Amino acid sequence: MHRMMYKLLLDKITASGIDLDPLEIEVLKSLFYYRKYRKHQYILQESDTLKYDSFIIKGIVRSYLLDVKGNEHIIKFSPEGWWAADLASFFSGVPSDYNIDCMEDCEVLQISQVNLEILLDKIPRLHKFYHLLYRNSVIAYNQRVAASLRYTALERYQDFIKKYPDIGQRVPNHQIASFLGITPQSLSRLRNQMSKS
Amino acid sequence: MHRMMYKLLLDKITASGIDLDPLEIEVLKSLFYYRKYRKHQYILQESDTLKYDSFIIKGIVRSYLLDVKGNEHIIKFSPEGWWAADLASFFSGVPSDYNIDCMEDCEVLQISQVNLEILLDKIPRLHKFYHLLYRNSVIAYNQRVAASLRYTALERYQDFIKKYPDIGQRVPNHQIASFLGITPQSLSRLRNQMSKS
DNA sequence: CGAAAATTTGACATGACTCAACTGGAGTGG
DNA sequence: CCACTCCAGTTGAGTCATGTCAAATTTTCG
Repeated sequence: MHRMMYKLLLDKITASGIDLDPLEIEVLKSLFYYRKYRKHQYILQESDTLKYDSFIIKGIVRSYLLDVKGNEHIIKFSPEGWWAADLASFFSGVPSDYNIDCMEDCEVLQISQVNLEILLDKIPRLHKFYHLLYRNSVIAYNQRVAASLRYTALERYQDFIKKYPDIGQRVPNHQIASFLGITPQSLSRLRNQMSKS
Repeated sequence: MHRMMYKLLLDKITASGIDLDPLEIEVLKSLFYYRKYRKHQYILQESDTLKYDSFIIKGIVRSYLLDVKGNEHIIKFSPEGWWAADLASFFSGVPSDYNIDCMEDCEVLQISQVNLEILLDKIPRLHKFYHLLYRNSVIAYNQRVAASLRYTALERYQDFIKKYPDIGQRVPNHQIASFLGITPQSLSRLRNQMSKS
């Protein structure tokens, strides 16, 4: 099993059109740390500075923050093959106001900012990988902002379960509500309404 | 004046840690088109496919889309030094549901998808430029999503005028309202409320 | 100046929130 | 195996922020 640890990440890199040679793969492996987390364990807690960018191999994590009243607002879910980080904290070294915790037992690959610099220095072609990764992220965020401006909560919920049926199965409804920016009660009423029509 | 056309773009590239030699600069110049637009002119209209990614040299543009009722929702403002595009349409060739129009007389540098590929092929180091550009975009979008989840309309408005005093001066309030996701009437009431306290 | 656009204001409707109570599992320990 | 707790989900009643519709006022600009 251990030998396959990096497969998912290497596949993603290959998919972006970069072929790494065996030596480069070794470099990459040497710069990522493998780590397991238990369900409910924190990867990052508010007011800590995020040391690692995490690539999720197994499990699913959520990134959320709190408002003045103490309500949680989930910014994103990251299942297998996705990344989890507060990039602002990671790159600028500022304490984060995010919490990132594991909703299932997780396995992740983590890279520090220093190691990321070394990695990009040794394999500059990987800039292309990040270029495409962040480009797709921008497109996704764009659609999310657009949706929040022009669609109702009901439409956004229906879109969510259609787009991420997998996540819909794995996380409780009140967390989906948090992600959508509504209360669990409101989501419950929307679901009720849906089942009637 | 004409000779300075590319200065802003070249400065941005330099700022990302890439030094282009004179030959590379010529390559770059040959792949961007320079174009002027009049105030109120469209760069992109809904249901067209976006052919060019536009770097704004002068003026300010807005990207918006319409909901079923015909209301405009502004997704972003792009002043000098920023980019304007519907990346989903630009990269996948799908017709866009965005409109991009100029709020002032504008000058822009435009690059087609084909030319962008040629550019990155000839100067692969530019992947680093886009890597950092989109990374910063992701961070900005992230903060916007976070703000829409945890702050009130009033707080978001105050944050907006503090963060983008320049844009606040240049665009009418009802468009800021649209950007914030509220009606012009609501914004007017918030401003009224602010002036009282 | 005069028309069009932007902003403000008022009255009313409505969607979502809050607070509270209740239901129904899932899991735990005696 | 039952009693108990914990948590997710649901439902009801009242409140509040924001939207809608309409009209008045101010500003912009040809």
